Amino acid sequence: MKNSEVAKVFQDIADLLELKGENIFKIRAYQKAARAIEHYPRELKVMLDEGEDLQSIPGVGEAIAKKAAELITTGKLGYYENLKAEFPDGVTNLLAIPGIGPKTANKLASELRISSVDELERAINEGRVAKLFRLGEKTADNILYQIQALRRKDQRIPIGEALPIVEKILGALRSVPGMKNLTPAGSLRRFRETLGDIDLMGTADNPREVVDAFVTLPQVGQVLAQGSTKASAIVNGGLQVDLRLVEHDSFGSLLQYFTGNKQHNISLRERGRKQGLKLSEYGITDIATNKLEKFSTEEAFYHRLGLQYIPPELREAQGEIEMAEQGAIPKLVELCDIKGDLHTHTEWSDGHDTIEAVALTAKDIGYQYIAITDHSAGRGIAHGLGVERLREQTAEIKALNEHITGIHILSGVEVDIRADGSLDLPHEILSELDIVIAAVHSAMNQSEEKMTRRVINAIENPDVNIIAHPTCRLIGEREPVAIDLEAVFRAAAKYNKIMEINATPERLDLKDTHAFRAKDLGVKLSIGTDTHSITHLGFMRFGVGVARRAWCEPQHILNTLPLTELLAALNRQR
DNA sequence: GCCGTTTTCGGCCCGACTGTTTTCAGTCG
Repeated sequence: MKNSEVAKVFQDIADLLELKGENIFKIRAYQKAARAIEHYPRELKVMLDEGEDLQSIPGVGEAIAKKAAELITTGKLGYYENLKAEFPDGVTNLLAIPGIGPKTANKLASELRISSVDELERAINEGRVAKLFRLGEKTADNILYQIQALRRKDQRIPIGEALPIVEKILGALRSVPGMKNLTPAGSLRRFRETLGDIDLMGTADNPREVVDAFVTLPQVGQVLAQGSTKASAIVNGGLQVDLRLVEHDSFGSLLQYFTGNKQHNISLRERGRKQGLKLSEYGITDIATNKLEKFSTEEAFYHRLGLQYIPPELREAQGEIEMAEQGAIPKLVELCDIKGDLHTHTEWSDGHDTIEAVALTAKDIGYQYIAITDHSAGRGIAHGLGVERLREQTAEIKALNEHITGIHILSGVEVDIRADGSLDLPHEILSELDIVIAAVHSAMNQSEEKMTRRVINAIENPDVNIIAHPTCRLIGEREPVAIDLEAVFRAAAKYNKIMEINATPERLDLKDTHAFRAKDLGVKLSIGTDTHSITHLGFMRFGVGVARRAWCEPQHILNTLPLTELLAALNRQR
């Protein structure tokens, strides 16, 4: 059973306890544990197999550790089954509707016997909901609207889809006179792989004018709320954007407050309370004197609490506050540390551009090198290269290197790992290249055992440098393959092979928690864009975002090395 | 149910908005 499934059960338990009207702190304990488990970089099943104590996870104590163990080893949890039996099936689905919390859901279930969204919709249309005590016409209308919105809405959107939309809005708002400090907050600023909504923060001399400019942007559809310092609107037919503005001197605390994540903020506020301080979006209040101190930067805010600055990507309640207390927050890898891209495709296989165009774009970015890694001829891959065409391509790269200055082109390949674990090209050609990436592109529904063996085979092959997109997932489209990453990482560490963080926004593979674990096991990582068109070279920032969320420093990332050191690290014997 | 610079008990984050009711409960981020 995966961490995400375990987390789901504990979140469900929290929902059921809410319906039951249990102690709020018990409910929060389950919510906190669910979030901690969902984002934990190690699989709980592996930890149990290796005899490790689940109570080492912050927020998981004796009771929850025991329940998690029961759930993982037997596939069932008695406590959960009993709890579920107390309520009609589907009641917790009502909680997913914005505006409906435990009290309302309970009231709907007990007084109107409603246990599904469809039943609720019918009851509203028949006027039964508005008659309930402390509900009314407006509340019923709002619930109906939210049900319809929920049906239209595609859940969370990949960061790569959201960012271009956000950047257009930012560009338009920055040109409003008096606007300052305009910055995305929330999960976008933390570089999560998918986003539920967009939070934009800023300061302005004339907030009302900025709000007016925002709601009249061409991409804005429905305006959900509009005040003097705040507005919420739906843009591009589905994405909710919230804009908030404060005075210039409070920007630091505002940005901190709305960057999250929720548990990070809660932990920070708990810590503040022990120091006699109350934290809010307006600043830090000394509880004894009731005096408010304002902060124009987040750095000053964290320093006031006796903490080192914590980069947004680390604010996930995974021990970062304790590390900041000890001054042990690492200097994370940055986009400007990246010296080249090691995963690109050209018109030689399924890319759109010439080798020269890719190389010149890479040079413009400021890279020292670029690896051309077109596909091998494997089954199902468009225009993959065989031995002869790969030799022709290598000759062209050699010629280009002679007349293009300022960037070095590496000849490489992304060779297919066949279903049986063998590579799609022979040693004789692979040994002639500067870099070899290996990846799975077919037979993706193999058993976990087969898939793991297949990838480890490639790792053991002396011709291979990098394993690309190891789980083959496409966010929102294709589930990850069944693979034992723990075993893969251990093999990669043993054979000194590199695992890729694929920076294509719908891949982000390895993902943050996987990259964190790989790095912990001593595996070196590379960030590659998997470019199929020169505009894709800009995907690098998404990969760097994943690496930062995995607490990676420059020395953990292969392609932060300058060219000569990179070539030495690849260790191609030719 | 979790946790410890108030450590095995007694606490547990903060503020805003909405709708319904007439002072506040419920929900959200």
